[in-house]
Amino acid sequence: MVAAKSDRPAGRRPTVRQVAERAGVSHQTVSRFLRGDPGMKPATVERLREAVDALGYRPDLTARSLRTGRSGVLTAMLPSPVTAFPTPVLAAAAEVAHEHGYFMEVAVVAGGSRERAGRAAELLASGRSEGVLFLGDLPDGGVPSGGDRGALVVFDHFDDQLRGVGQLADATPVAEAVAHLASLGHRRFLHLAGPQQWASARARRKAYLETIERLAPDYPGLASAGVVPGTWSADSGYDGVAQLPADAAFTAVIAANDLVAMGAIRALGERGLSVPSDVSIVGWDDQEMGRYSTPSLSTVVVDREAQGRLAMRRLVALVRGEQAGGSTGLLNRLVWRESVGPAPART
Amino acid sequence: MVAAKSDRPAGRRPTVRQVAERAGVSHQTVSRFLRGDPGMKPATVERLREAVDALGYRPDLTARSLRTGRSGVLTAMLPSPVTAFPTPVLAAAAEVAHEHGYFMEVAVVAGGSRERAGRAAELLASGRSEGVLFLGDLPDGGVPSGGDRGALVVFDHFDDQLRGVGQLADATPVAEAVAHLASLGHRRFLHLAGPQQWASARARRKAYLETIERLAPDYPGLASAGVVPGTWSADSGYDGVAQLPADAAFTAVIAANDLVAMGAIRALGERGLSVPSDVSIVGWDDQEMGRYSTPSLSTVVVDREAQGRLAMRRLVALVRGEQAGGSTGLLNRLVWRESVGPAPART
DNA sequence: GTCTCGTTAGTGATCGATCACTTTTTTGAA
DNA sequence: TTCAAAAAAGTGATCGATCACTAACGAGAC
Repeated sequence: MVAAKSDRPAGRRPTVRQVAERAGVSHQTVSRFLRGDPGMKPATVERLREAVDALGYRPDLTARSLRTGRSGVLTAMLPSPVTAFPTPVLAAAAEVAHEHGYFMEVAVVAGGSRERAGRAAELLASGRSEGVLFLGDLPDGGVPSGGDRGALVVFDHFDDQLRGVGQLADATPVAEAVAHLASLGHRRFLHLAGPQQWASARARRKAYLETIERLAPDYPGLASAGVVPGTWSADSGYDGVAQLPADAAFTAVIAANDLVAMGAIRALGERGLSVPSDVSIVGWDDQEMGRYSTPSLSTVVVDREAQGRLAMRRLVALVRGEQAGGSTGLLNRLVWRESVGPAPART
Repeated sequence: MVAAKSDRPAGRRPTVRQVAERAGVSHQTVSRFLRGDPGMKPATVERLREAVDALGYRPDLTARSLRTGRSGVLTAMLPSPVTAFPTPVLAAAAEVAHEHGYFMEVAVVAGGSRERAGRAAELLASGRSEGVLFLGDLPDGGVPSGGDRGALVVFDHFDDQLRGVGQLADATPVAEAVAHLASLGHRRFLHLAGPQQWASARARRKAYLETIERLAPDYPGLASAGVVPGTWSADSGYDGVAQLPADAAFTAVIAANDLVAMGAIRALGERGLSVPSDVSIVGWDDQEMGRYSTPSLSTVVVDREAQGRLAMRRLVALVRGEQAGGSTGLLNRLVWRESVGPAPART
């Protein structure tokens, strides 16, 4: 780590008035120049440009905010401890914010979703932030209100788009996965579910159960051997399988995510079941490691950057009072790798 | 995703003067109250507390910043595209920033480290940010100066603390790993190096070569079979091994990180070499998946949150002109798992 | 009873930019 | 050449808090 602090005494930064003086115009003209007012003489513009360059002038954003009432700040709010929330989501969101002239601030709030909601309201009320991107599980009391002012977008870890687009982006791949596995001969399924305070985990659980029910007529014997509650962690997958009764019978597993899948695979191995010859398993996230592990993980490819971009675009639109832009193109895509194979012959 | 925008017209927020009027004092007294001035009559304090509560007053942080000259903002600067920079680092940093009364803003800058350096200077110059935490590889031209004002802390992905603490936090585990593997009988080593613009990658490469040289007298035959340049990705590990000449002989691999290790394991498998019976391999990061993969990965446990906290503490200290606090306790720790075993019997 | 000193609160200026409004300059047609 | 209208630039107030001073108050010493 390297640390550096300038020791130049910094003889105070130049202001609009100093630029104005140098360019021989009024401070207001400088302001116009800075804001890119079209109605200015080229000669004036040129002189101002020179003055700004010469003085190394940079507008004071704080002063501007005070006057305009817009802070230009949007906040991404994360729960603490952070459950490995992927940086690409944050980074993409920050990038979009910048593109639209906003700064993205990160707030990490300890405690439950309720505390986060309170903090969000406070941030908005303080004028510090114009909008909040609420990352993590949903607050118990539903969506927090934006308070007196400001906008708020809630982004569930794995954006299910339940409301925004009216499409079950989470449910679709689950349904597809079950169907595919059924077509491979699998009949007894197990679902290692994610934490149910997450909308996406709920959506997947629901889709899992519904799909099995829906397909049961087509595939005689198709049934769920159970839904094991858990978290997003590898431990959870391991424990979920390890704690199953010895006679639990299933050949296909839908895991909450890749970590859970990986944990489950190990627990299966310790039970003498190998993947995919005895059991097939599908994860979610397309984690880089899962592509190279043995067996490589079948999973749902999620475009994290697109998610982050989309969420921030929504927030920006909301803050500006525009209509939230439509096209999402957030298609979660299943990829089949070694962890899935045909069902073993019946014993 | 859920979006909500308050539609209450928000009849303007109360200011210090309104609070003052309601409490029957002057605006300055309100300011004192807000700043927690100790020299105030309890009765006055009580009236002010009531007024603030009744009006729902929140100080305008922008106005405060303008007057005090302190923006209260520190910036974490990330490269784009983001190379999976772990969120816990960011989150911990943000938390520390908040503890000290700062907001942490995230800036994602596309382009090389040079662009980032420029952006950092600009941020500091604009007064928008009081300090920058520079995440990612080092800029070509060395550490950027803080410019006219502001402080800057550079945080290399895997903090090597080369300078800050004067200790090779990165080198130590590498040396330990080589020594341990040598004691298990391994003699021919391979290093899958990380991108050399990262100080940590350079430090590890250096430590790898030095350690082998240092231990060679104790272990006859000990030598490096090569250093393969690469990145932090799994692809890199896979390709690095796949592209080795067919007669490359080694039994121990030091990989840049867990992803690289995982990629390498697969490539080794495709060459008919299994881990750990033919080749032992050590990663870095202790990624959750690596704990459950088969084989589970021997790796270096890194306390990401501690890294983030430390970096931000340094930045805060620097911004405040204090001495950077001492105790780091950032001990990277090796854990031995299935991917490491005794060297195979000589053929 | 007065005087001094410490405590508590008030007054007006200020941070640096933008907004609303006014004044000056330029343009173009009669 | 003149004059109205448009274009360009200027003036002073303002956003909401804090800072530097100043004023009033109350307690204790002589």
